[in-house]
Amino acid sequence: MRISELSTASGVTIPTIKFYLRENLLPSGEATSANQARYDESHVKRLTLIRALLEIGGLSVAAARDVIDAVDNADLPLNQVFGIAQRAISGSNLSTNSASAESRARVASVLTERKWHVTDDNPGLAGAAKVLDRFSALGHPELIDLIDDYALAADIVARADLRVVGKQPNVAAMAETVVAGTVLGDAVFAALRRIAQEHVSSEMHPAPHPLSQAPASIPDRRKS
Amino acid sequence: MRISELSTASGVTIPTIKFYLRENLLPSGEATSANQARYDESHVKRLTLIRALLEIGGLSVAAARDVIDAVDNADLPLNQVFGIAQRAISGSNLSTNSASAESRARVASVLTERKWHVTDDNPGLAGAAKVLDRFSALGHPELIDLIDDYALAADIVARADLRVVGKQPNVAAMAETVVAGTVLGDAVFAALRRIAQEHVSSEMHPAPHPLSQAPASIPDRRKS
DNA sequence: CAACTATAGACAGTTTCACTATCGATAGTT
DNA sequence: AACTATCGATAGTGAAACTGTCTATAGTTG
Repeated sequence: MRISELSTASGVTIPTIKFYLRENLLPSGEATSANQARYDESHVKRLTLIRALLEIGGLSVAAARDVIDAVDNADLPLNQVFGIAQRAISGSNLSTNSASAESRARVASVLTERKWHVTDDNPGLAGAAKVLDRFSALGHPELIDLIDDYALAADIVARADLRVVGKQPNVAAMAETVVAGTVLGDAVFAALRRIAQEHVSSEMHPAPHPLSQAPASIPDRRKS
Repeated sequence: MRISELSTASGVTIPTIKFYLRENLLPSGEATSANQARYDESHVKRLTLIRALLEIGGLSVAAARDVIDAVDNADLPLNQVFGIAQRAISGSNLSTNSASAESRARVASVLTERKWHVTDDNPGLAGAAKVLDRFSALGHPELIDLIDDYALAADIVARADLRVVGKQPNVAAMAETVVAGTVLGDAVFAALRRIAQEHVSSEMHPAPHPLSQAPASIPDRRKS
């Protein structure tokens, strides 16, 4: 398969494929001479994954490279693959200032309640606490207690995730499943949440009629 | 409060505040003369919201403006506020080509099973179907069936969301809760999911020891 | 009240990111 | 032989989110 065929097969333009090659997102094809190389199905599949990570997952090219490296690194323990995939989403808020003691304690209370046991460096711990701090800062501390229900939901999701991963035939397939499940799973969940919110909302407030229309009525306040 | 005080109170630099004023994210202060204006607590709060939307929610400035307009527009039905907030996250994948009939049917089957009733234009319907298509394209159709468990989790989350919203004293507070809950809620959920994944993973595969370490071992494959 | 700092508003400049475009040398194709 | 495709290198583009500079004025301080 030549680069032009790879391009039509994957729907990615040749300049973009070259860009991904330069950025080490896509392994180079087998060189047949100084300026010819052959590509195969694995390249098509890799491009599909790259586009899914960028378009659906909203990852940056750099984050996608980290994730892809993890997939390729077959002898990486599964937990690390999970960590890399999760970290890639909504790019590392790790470096910034840490969360308050109150919020961290609140997160810890959830772990106790749910009997969750994780290592202290789990990035979710700091991430969750940091968001709880924002709830307070926004003047909506009542949102903090949502975390208990969210934790129950997260437990359900994580068990489903791991069940599917466990059914994979080999480690390479497991890693791919972890990545696809983690990055695209977020998008599915967000979509379902949107559906559920509308359902529950109309269930609780059975409005006469004009609920959920296209929001065409709000004025456009863009700069002049 | 002058702009310099607003800056220190909110932690946002003056040039950035001016930028937000230009972009209509932040209402201008009360003008006391041609080149003086007074700001108050509402401006501090608004800046806190803006930074939360941009930093935690990962919204673009344009998406944040839509969300903020919805919050300010007090007579907007709650469902529309939900819709705007959800649409702002992972910027409108609406325009692109639509999903396959199979995936849309699979999503419809979830609605039937969960007895969810929503309007046909709910953006979650197309969004979920589109991701299912990606699962197939990636060669991982087994991930499609995750949707049933995800839907159960989404139901739990949505009921919790609506319960908190319903407790708000007035419509303005409800709108703010919807926005904060939707945008920041995604971040909390993602963090909890990360925690739950590690817990469930170590529960299922009680590895001897070296699970979940800092992924320092993967080589850096950045371009030379 | 003079010196100095701060402010509003206008507008230009910067940085990062994800591509795109061009080029020269060579390879394959008709 | 003429023509198109490809490789690798390098440069350019456009959007996004700030950031910096400038001018005319306003407030503040010694």
